[in-house]
Amino acid sequence: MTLAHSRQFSTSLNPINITSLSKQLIQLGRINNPNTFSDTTHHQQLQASSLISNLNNCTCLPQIKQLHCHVIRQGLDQSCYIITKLIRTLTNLNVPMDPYPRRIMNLVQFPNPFLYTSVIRGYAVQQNLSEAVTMYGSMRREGITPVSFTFSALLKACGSVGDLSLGRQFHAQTFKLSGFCSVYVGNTMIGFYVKCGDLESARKVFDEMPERDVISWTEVIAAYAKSGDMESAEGMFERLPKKDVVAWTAMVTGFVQNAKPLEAVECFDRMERSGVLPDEVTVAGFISACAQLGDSKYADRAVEMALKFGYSLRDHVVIGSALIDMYSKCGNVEEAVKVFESMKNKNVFTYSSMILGLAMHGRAKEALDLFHYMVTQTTIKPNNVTFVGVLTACSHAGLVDQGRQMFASMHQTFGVEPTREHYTCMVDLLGRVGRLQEALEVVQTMSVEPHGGVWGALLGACRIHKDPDVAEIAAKRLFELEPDVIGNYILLCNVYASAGDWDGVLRVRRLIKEKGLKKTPAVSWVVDEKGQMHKFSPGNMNHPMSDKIQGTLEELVERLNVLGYQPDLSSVPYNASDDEKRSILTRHTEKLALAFSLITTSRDCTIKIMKNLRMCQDCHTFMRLASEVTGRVIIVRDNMRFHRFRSGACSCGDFW
DNA sequence: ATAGGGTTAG
Repeated sequence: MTLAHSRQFSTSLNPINITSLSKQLIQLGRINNPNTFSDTTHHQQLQASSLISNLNNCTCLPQIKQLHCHVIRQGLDQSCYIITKLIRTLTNLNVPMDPYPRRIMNLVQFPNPFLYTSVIRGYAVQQNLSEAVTMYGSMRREGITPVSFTFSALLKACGSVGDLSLGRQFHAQTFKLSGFCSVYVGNTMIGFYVKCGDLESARKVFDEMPERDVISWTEVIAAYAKSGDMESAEGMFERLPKKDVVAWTAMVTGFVQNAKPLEAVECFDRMERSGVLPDEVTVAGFISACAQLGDSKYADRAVEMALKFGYSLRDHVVIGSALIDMYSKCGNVEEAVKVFESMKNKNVFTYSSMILGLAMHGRAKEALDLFHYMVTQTTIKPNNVTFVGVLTACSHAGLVDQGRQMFASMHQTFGVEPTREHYTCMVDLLGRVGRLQEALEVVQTMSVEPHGGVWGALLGACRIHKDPDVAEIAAKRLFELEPDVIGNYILLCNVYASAGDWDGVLRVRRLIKEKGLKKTPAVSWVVDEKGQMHKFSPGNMNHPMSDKIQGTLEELVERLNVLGYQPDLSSVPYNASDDEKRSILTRHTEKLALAFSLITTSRDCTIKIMKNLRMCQDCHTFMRLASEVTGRVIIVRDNMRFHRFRSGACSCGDFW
């Protein structure tokens, strides 16, 4: 038999013939690598195509193993082409590289660069840089020349663990070995630099690429957005000639990540107008923007939107989880629960969002029950966010012992290391019930360096329990960590004021002045049935219904007085006369918003008020009693959390 | 197959 013969017959050969033919050829010494023949034969690829499509449809390991047996029976276990595909499939199903995929690769006598690359890529996906590099080393030792995809896989590996310097070396080698930079390899390089946080180098690659596609653009746009530089992201986006749905989505979620929900909604509108249809990812981003806006008008629109594009909301785990978060943040935890219950697939995001939603609304028992269900009845593992939810729930319900227990088991039973957020919850938990010394101890003995949040929680607790001594300790550290956050100074002011220490109040005022800080003006707003927003600020009484609002408020105060309402004058951090304090209190913006809502809405309608600052003690009591005398449900969303007032009680249990 | 994805505190 000659090589000419074999080529002549190759059109009628099947893979088995080819492999055995190759073996014969090797025995005859005609070729020394069957891949030169069998792997490049178009015919064999056709023969193997059904095998490949079966591989692509594999959804679990047993299926692949079955196919692998088939491969062996067919004598294809020496085909780099087939084994490469097999390894890819295994990688995509997250099967660890060792031992199985690695073994079937080792069994191939004449590996080609693509086979090596698939294994390197496998290690990259599994974030195992050292094995990926070792694999590359043996490849070079065997004298196999890497292809550009090899460097893509290596760069991916470097990116997965953030090894910038090693990645740079591969970057240099890529040019040396493959001569030019394809769009594909260039995109991988951009991705690598982005993952390492080196935006400048990423941009340099982008600028120097001979050609770019929409993926190159989107990578850089998303990187700018993630780094908080929305201006650059927008600049790039405007220059992008053909914007596809992924690029638009990068912008929408970019705005969401940078807490610019209005811009996100605007961007979404623009996308629609330009004729690009959103997909699930876009809708999830939009829903997240709605959550930040905290308004049910947008919430309804998001749901409508998703339905319009045919996304079965409750089947999609990301959309469902986003909806739970959105409804919770819009004050409609009942609807959030409905979504949760109707979802078929749930993951840790779904549960964490639901637990947080319940905790946010003061439904601690349900939150804890849900957590218990999650860890005993499902295989879903709680993560650090889940525990933030659990601890928040404990703190809202004043469940000190249970909270402590949870905090301990978080680490011991579930292997979740406590972060500053968890310590913040613990300080909050202890501080709220007045155990300020214990809270202080937690801060002083925590395993990570305390941040502003921890000290802020302590200072907040001092405000509730009127403890200027601990407050001074907390404030000192807090002002070092967050010198420009005006809210911190106001908090300390409130502590001094509530303790009647007017010298202290003056000292803080002077400090604020020295730093040139400006007090954030309070504003409350409600949205009417037409979607119109009505804003209320304390000094600005020029709302068209101002007189009516005043009248309604006065009348309401009288009715509350009957129930024993006394204005809480310590809520006013000014050394003013009692009459002045009373007058200041009635001008608090959430009270104006309440009066407006009482006038303009029907009796069975839940009143929803948003506020940009934290509600004061007096307003809280006021709302509680108002819900009793008016028989209305009042929801106030301040900058901290939800308060749902009903029949004289608040969902937060008066701890906030 | 290299891009965009939802939950975190005072």
